[in-house]
This record gives sequence, structure tokens and C-alpha cells, in this order.
Amino acid sequence: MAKQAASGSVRGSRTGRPIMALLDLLGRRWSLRILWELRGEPLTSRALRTACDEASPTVLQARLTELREAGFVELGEGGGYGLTPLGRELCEMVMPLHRFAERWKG
Amino acid sequence: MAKQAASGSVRGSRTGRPIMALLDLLGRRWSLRILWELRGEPLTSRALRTACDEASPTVLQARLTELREAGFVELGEGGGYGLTPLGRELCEMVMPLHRFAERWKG
DNA sequence: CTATACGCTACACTATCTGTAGCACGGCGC
DNA sequence: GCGCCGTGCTACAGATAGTGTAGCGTATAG
Repeated sequence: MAKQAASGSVRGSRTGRPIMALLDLLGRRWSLRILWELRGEPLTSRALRTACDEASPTVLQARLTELREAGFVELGEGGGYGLTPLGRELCEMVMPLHRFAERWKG
Repeated sequence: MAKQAASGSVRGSRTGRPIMALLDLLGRRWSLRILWELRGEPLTSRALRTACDEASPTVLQARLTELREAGFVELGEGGGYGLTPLGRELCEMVMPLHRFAERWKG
């Protein structure tokens, strides 16, 4: 499953506008969550799975591959997934959501 | 479809942490896109559908209901969907993604 | 009474996600 | 060598969510 990931066109990028591709990529299940859970130090695939409420490894692996192809996540040499500088930058934009969420459902 | 939306628990909020509920809500297909398309003036359901690349009305309607229950979107008296103050605030956090996306896939 | 547009829904089909199991590879103790 | 874990990653059946087309009920015109 999950095949046509990032290389040339992500679903939603039919218009060619990068923002649409990004919105689509982040709008898939667990994408935002993965970015969020990786905000600290790198996690192994299993630690990530635990952090993500035991989501099925199938999707996690698919998202991880997509996010890697997009250049946001990388697999460290000694194992464990971490954010690339680009991914960390993206993560910075997600962080404010934390405080927002607290106010939203407090 | 689309039943257990926002009221008490959104999928992913099993831990009770608001950020997870928000991340989950925004991580559904078209959620972010809808927020993005509504950044300007209110749109009618059909205009929104057109803006969203002719996505099926089924999901759009489902997302719209969820976002309305979450308090981010509202249906104006004379028709047309617009952002609530809270939704506009959330949208402000999505906006920076535009420039980021441009640099990402230039 | 048409004609149009609104928000919204039904329904069959397809894509995507879930949950459980298990693979190949690599270290580590024995 | 041997098992024993822990990696990253995959298979596959069943469940869920999304797609695309059609159409409803209401309202506002002409």
C-alpha cells in the first residue's frame, strides 16, 4: 500500500502548489503525531510506536518512509529516527499548537 | 459516517492530552486544507468544494461538522462557512507553512 | 411554476488503516 | 558455534474512512 509518496507528486499537489502537497502530506494519519513525538531526541521504530499509542507498524512505516522522502525525517546510523534540520524547522511550526490546544480544551 | 467527532473525545485523545486530540483532528484528510481555504473570506459549501479540488462532499461535510463542533468553523446566517475567532487563531499557525512549503519544493 | 443555488445526505466502490504475526539482520552472552 | 533479544521492516485479512455520482429539502428569485 502507500506507494506514490513524495518524489514528484504527493496527492493533492495536482495544482502544483507546494503548500497543497505539504498540507496533504501532513493531513495523513499519524504524520503530525510523528513529527510531534520526534521533537525531542530520536526514537527507535518501536519507541515511536509506543509513543504513538501503539499505532500499527504498517502505517507508521509508511508515514516514516514518506516523511523521509520528503526530507523531514532521517534514520540515524546507529538506528533510531530523528528529525532533519528541515524537519526540525517544520516541527517548530507545530509546537505552538500545544499551547493552543491547552486553551482549546482546557 | 463521521460520528464521534469533537464533543468529548476525538480519536487519538485516549491519553486525554489536548494536543493529541488536536493533532488527530487536523490529521484527517482535508482538515488542514479546509482551514487553509477558509483563511480569506467565508465560502459556500460548493465554493469550498471547488477550492478543495472537487473533493467529495461526503468528507467535506464530515470535516466541516467536526471543525464546527470543535469551534473552529461556523456557518454564517446568510450561508457560507467562515472561521470563528478561535479558528482564525489556529489558521494563523498554519500560514507560516506556506513560505516553508515554497522553500521545501521550490 | 420553473430555475437556480444553498446545505446536506445515500450509496456502491475503492483506498487506506488496523492488528497480529513474522521476516532478515545485527549485536551480545554463552 | 548456539540461542536470545532488539533493530527496521513487511504480509495479510478484516475494519474503517474516503471517493464520486446522484439526489434530497428548502429558499430565493424570475
